[in-house]
Amino acid sequence: MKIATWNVNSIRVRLPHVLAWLEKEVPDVLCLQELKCESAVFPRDDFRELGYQVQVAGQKTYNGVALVSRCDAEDVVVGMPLFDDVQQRVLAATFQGVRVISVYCPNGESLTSDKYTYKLRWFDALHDYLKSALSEYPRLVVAGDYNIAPEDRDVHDPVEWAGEVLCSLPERDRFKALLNLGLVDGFRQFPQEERAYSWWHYRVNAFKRNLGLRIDHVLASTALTLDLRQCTIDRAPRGWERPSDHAPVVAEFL
DNA sequence: ATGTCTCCTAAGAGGAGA
Repeated sequence: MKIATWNVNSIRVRLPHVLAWLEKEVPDVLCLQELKCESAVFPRDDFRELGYQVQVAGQKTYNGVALVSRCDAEDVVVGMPLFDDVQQRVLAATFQGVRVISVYCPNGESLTSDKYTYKLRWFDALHDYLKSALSEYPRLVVAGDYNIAPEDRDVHDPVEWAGEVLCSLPERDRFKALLNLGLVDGFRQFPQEERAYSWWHYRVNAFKRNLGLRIDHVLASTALTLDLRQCTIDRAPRGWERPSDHAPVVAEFL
């Protein structure tokens, strides 16, 4: 089972990229983030023509997550039931016995921003939500844009980014707390090239110079990690014309 | 180095968010 995640930064703008990528990579489930469109106007028909079903939690202008799949989605849950939030950032469903959650974690803006305190509160809520999800679904994947670079090796210039948003200690502690629940960073289960990132700023030719961060992650429960065969970042779409600033992350399970 | 991209409001640029 091939499960991928991709922050597309507007599904309407990125639709040709996403469709082309689906045809090429043929994942079983694709978690999408930053749709920036309401559920009612999500381009479902284009996906249906490729044989994909779509579950959407969208909203106008900001945020928005989806689950695109070749098989039926069961037990679809929008958001975190115990965390009231107008921002659409979480969507869960079960595919062939595997629980998959698409997450678009808050960016935080800066350490002094109200958005940063919201980010930390949001991660505390995610921690509790995933704790209960793990007890209900031992075979669990949580994939998305975490907006956290877990370690210095996930940052192109750890000195420049030290203590900044996406890299700060409170954020990294929250990420570790998720792993402590019994989740595994799929990417780090395998030998990887150095300087492997999933996001590059649009500015300063960041992609060509590989000035990036690894902030998109596929976390898997320990039980499911036994079946994990590969986890890679597909840099190719980031080099296409008018790209998202994020690259897809792909995990292959038995 | 306020640099790039997307979307909104509202009628032309400018702000928000990332």
